[in-house]
Amino acid sequence: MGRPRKFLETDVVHSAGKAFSDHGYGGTTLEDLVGATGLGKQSLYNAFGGKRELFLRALNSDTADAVAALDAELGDESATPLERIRGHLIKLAITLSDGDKGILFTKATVELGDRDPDVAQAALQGFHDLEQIYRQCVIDAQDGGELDPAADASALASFFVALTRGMEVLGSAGVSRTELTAIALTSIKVLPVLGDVPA
Amino acid sequence: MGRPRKFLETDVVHSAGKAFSDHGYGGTTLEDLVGATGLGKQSLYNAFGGKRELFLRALNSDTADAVAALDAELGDESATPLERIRGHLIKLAITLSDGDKGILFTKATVELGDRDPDVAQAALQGFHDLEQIYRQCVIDAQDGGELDPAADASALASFFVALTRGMEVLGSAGVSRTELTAIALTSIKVLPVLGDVPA
DNA sequence: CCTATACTGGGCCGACCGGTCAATAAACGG
DNA sequence: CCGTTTATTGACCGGTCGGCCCAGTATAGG
Repeated sequence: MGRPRKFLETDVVHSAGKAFSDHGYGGTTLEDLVGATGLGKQSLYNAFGGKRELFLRALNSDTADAVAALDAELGDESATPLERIRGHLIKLAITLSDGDKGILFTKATVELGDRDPDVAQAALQGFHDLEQIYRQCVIDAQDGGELDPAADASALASFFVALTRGMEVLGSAGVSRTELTAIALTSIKVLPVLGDVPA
Repeated sequence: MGRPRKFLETDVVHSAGKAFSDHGYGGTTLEDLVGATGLGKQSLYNAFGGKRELFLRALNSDTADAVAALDAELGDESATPLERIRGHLIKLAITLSDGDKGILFTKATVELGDRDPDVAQAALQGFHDLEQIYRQCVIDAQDGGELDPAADASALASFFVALTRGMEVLGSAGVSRTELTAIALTSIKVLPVLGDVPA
């Protein structure tokens, strides 16, 4: 039956996501995508249908990756739930100040979220998934006796989703690692740790 | 001595800012700006130099407005500092879920901050100014006996800058007012209120 | 080996981008 | 009332965009 493809869709989507993440949707040209993926224009067009479709694929892929990465970090049983959240936030502060951008998710939301229903939907889904992971970690901390069981785990989870988005925004302007770390450490104080004397 | 202008620069900058806020920098065409401002292309070019310069003017103007608005809200002496912060965050949650976008500042940072030094600089300046206002309000709360004087006012201020940016991101994806309000209320718990029994 | 299949990459297209030019209109000083 | 100066207007420019056609080619099955 015909000639097989020389590429893996997942690789192409990943490369395209990097290009979109670097220049935004509007700022990325088909030329950029050809360069980033190594495919020809026509191959991109055949396989994905066009710039917009490829973008949505990349966005969903990046979102799924971000969710999986958070799940791995907050699900690692070698530390207590509270330690995992703390470690996660500090690591994020460092990553963001290294110029590492996993922020296609956030960038797309801000650039297109209020105008493109598909992007808004992907963003809401991503927020929801992230929130569930934070929430489970908070609940684990409550069950383990680290946090007050009376606390609203969902509200805390939403809070962390918002805060980490804000840290990404600050990071993209070049706010220093010191300041991002301070923000991370400050945010932890919303958690009602049991057995602590309030400062 | 030549022919006088038919417009005020401040009006044009304001209208242009709305256009940029709606479609982003890359997504706004000169045509859009002509429509939004009512001026001709050449008039825009004469008065501002081009799309990019006009954008920077609009960005700086919007940033200054945002700083002034926060200053007014947190400097209003008819309530205690703590009540002002609380009211400010709740109002922000409502404003964002109304689709009201004062978010040119945040949008520009995310879209261009990691690639355009002028935008990054404007963003950093804006963050700094906002932080100073939050900081002063926290200090006032400490002086007034509402908050623990030992708390790091600067860290708390940076935290609120990050959190409010994150709320704007969530708002542009359409996160509900309920959830945004919950985030606002949760964030207040970072504040070391005196005389409170920790939950 | 031959044919059917469909992926590949160069190149072309109409549309539109941001920016500019040439001519006209309006206010002021002489 | 005329010349100078500046603003405005609409036509226009080269460049680039996203999209697509076409000729060439590699592969699988018979």
